[in-house]
Amino acid sequence: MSKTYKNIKGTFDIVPDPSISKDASPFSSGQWIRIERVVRDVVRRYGMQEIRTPILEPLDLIARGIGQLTDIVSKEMFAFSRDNTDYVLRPEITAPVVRAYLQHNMSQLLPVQQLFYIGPCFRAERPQKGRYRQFHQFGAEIIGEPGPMADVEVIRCMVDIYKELGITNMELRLNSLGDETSRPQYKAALQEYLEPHRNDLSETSRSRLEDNVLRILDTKNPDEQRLLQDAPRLSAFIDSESEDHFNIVCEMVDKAGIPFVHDPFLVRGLDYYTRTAFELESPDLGAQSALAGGGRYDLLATELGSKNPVPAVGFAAGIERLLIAVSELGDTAAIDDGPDIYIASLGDTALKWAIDTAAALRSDGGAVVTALAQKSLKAQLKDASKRNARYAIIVGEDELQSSVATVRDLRKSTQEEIPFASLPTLLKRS
RNA sequence: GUGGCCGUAGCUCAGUCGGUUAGAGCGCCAGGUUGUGGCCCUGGAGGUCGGGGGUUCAAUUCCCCUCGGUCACCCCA
Repeated sequence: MSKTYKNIKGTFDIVPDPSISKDASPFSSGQWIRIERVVRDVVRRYGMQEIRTPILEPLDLIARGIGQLTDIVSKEMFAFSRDNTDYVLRPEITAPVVRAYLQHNMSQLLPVQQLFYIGPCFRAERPQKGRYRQFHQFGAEIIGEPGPMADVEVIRCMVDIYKELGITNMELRLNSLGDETSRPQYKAALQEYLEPHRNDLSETSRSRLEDNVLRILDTKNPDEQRLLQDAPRLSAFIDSESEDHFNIVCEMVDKAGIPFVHDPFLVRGLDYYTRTAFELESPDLGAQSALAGGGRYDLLATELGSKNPVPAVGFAAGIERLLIAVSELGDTAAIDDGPDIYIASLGDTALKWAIDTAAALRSDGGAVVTALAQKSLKAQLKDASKRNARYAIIVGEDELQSSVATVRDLRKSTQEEIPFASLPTLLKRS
């Protein structure tokens, strides 16, 4: 076999029709664009403005922001160095957004920034269903507001997107991680409780015992889960402000008619969360059940060098998983990007006329496709049909003589005669 | 990083208990309709049966290695 090239493992091409390439195309570009439109429409209703940051970021930003001890930073980064600078392909977008917010003093423009983003992220994990090495996230952040209503807005915005797409089979899990006063106390208590059971813990949990106790809470190991049943709960240590904050979030989420469960073991894999943490899961996704997640990260800006604390809250969601969830519902809808008009021509003179006429119709705003070489009318109409064109304009010697085109409505299978000068009116029909 | 499963046409997959020209459906191209798509009929193109090595008179089939894919663990979007 001669040498050919393939997409890199864990990445995929987004092509018009995935059936053409089994290797690397879980979704069509039409499905993809449709999701992006829904996302943009919903976040727009919340007043979120788009921010686009580079895919390449300083390694240090990500390491500090997300946390050295997280799985993401310790083993999943695509990082490299060049000219004495360490780079990383961003594994998530919250830290870059906060970096941009601080760098551009965005609080000066607007005390409370409401931003959304959408774009690719990279993590060097073994790919499987719903998990890719280049994947795509969208998310929203409310930066500069400490109060619980910001949390509620973010959660409502996130849930609205899924509702808009007809996804109802999902579970929202909420928890509060306390703040910088209560969390260390809880960590210490948990450590104290687990220490005597050290030998019953898995290898990873044992190392977390020292440096990242909270992560033990979301272990999937049944023995460890049993052990944790009697462990001290964070709710017993939580400071009153965080408690009030959490209660208001729960109350308002409940009032919004969004079902949720309080999961005291929810901690999330990124270190920067404080107080509110949440995850949205779907049972339709297989092993990768997390559709989206997020929370409050009041300490992140400080961690990234800000002199003033910057309270913020946000969510991040995976487009691939959203697409899987949507197609599990049997919804494979895609945007219809077929042209308005396909010009079929017969003969060399007509072909040239078609090219010129297409240009004229395009300047009127129409999407127009022509055959680019002489072909049988049958082949051209088949082409038009496959492209999902609305109308076919058929022009041969007769039509050129009379300056009246034969126009076929490809959806209704009806046909009519339209003078050349009136062809632009086709574009005004609904 | 670890484990299970799978690699035959563009796609989905048959098949060969080792034996001459490897099949189907869908898709693609053409013709049936000297200028009419989606239905129907006919024909055609397209495969070194993932790659390498071994056993054998003979390997797509059996064995080994390798590459690739996929699902799962871990963790997350």
